[in-house]
Amino acid sequence: MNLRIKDVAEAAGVSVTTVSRVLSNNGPVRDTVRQRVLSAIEQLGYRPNAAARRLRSGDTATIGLIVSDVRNPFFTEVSRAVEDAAYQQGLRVILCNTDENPEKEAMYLRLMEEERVTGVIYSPTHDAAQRFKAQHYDFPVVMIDRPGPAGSADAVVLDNRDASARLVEHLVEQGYRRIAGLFGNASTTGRERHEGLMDALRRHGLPAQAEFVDPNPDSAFVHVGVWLAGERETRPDAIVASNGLLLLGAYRAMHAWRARSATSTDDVALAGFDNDAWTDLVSPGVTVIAQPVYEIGKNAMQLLTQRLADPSMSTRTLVLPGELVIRGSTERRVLPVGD
Amino acid sequence: MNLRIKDVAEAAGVSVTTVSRVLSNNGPVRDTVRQRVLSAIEQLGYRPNAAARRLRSGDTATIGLIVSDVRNPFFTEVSRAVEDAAYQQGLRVILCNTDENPEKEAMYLRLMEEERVTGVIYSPTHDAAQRFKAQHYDFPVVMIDRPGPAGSADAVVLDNRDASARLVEHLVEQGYRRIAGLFGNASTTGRERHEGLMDALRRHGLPAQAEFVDPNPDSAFVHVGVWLAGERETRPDAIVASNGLLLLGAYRAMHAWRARSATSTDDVALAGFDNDAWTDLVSPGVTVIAQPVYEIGKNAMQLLTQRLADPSMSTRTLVLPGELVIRGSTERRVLPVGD
DNA sequence: ATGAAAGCGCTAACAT
DNA sequence: ATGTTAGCGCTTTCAT
Repeated sequence: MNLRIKDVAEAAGVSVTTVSRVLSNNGPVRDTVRQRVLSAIEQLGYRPNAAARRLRSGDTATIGLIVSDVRNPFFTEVSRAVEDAAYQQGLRVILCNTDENPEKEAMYLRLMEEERVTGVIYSPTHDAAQRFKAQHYDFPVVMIDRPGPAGSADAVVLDNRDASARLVEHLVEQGYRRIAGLFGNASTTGRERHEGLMDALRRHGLPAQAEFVDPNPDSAFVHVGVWLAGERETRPDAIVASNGLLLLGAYRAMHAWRARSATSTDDVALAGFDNDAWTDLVSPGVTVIAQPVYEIGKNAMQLLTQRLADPSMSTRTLVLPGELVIRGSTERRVLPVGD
Repeated sequence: MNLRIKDVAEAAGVSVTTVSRVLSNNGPVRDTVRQRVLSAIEQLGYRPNAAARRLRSGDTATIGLIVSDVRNPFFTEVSRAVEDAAYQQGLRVILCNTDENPEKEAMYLRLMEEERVTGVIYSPTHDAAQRFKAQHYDFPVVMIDRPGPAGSADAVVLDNRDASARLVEHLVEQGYRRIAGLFGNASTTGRERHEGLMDALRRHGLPAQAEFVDPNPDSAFVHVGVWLAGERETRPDAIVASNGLLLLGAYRAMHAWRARSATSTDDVALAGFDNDAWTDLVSPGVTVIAQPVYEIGKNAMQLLTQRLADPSMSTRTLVLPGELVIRGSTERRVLPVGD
């Protein structure tokens, strides 16, 4: 089988034009003729060549999805949402992992241009986001998780400052006073969550301790390990991690530390972003800001679709709220005498 | 910008052929000319049209990856491995989620034909696997996790029977005698793991209790809940779940049950497949068969590459061993008097 | 309602 | 080493 539309036309006794019309369901075809064509296609096992259609029609029906790593549960879920929506509309999805690597980002953006994609959903590193020029591209881009410079592209993001603030409010309410934050150093998101935390601490007149690190569990493990190794008086009494990967590393570090040393009064609270499955399974559960992950992906596809329908529309940023999920890891602190 | 190769040719003062040669790095071009072309491309911001190249060259440089759901950590990791390998070879990956739905499987297979993909990596449902006819397709297929009928396609699978047996050996050694297994009803893998478990139990002269269920946490939650609600004398003393999703549901059910009722002597062991992150984070940790997940994806790409290089080669099935990771969930049982 | 023919942008023969 | 040209398989005017 390497059949062309011509073969189908001959088998059905019609012109290629007619076959094309039934394939794309567009243009008038008599019902009896349509049936004849359809059964010829069936009979022969003909499959239209996607590359040829795209070349001729100029419509690739392809969406590019550029994320740092599908293994991050946040992006796993976003991917699924994007794919669900895309395939429902007959769009194909090309999935790209950049590992927060600017070179990979550049190469994938270039790939998107070569593919003449219909649109791109993109989670850029902070640097790439700053440098991003929408007008350089022939396709619309929707940023997720991390917006570009104001007005440069549609975006779906979390209300990061607010979410961080709520985490702080909760911790303060529970009696924690030496709150330390761990933030991803590659994303705009990390910065915003940092600012939200700092502002909230300032409002309470509390000291702040913050560190920007590579956004992976291992670096969180190391940094939290250092914090915990400090003297009891200076050690943080609560640790906040700005995404699921960092939270995981932080949890591991605390777990290891507890196994070695701590008594319950020495305990340190833990909270962070992303309601990943494990946070609800461990005991005590970890308090988190749950992001509406699937919604983020779904909304990104909607913004993209609307932008495609009306390219002149001014750019929009959709800000979604996080949900504070309170679990045992931030239980009320028994304040030591003197605090 | 909608530039064609002709524009580059004119700008560089050469023929389109020459431009094509430098684009695909194939055919002789004088170095000074190559530089001239390259800078013209750079200058103009030209991007070759992927669809046109594919149509003309007949080489799509595209791999299809068909899995049930990327949100399953097993497939998340496999995807990542496939993409790493693919992009290293300049191949694009189209990712498809079938949700174990035969209709979606059929539609994606059809899509793969239309895309004229170079090859497919495919994790079929049991039924689709049985029905699969490699000769119907123009591209090679490598099955992962679940092989088709013997010899129908290359495959990378786990040594499921052996892994199940090792799980049983371990449980028996630890003093468990009423072992119940929960298996996915959609995959060949579920059947093999079931057989491995049954054989091993038979060798020990132990009774067997097994259930085939929809491969998602919720159905596991329900079924395990029913088991646990039974009388202490008949209730399983160990539960085995045949994949990460079922294991998760089983864990939740046991957790809920413990919170309500149990004392430590009533405890039930838990073990299963897939070393997903949470199994090591909960306390006690869950004993699992760790699959070499990344390796599975990587090897699948290698089989595919080799098959592409030599289509006449007879089909191969690569069987990888699982690794038994022992954790607290299967600690030695304190045998009740009379057992 | 149907068909003939041009051409999407590129690569691969085949010249030179 | 470089250029000319045909044509990959389809959709889309434009006729009829």
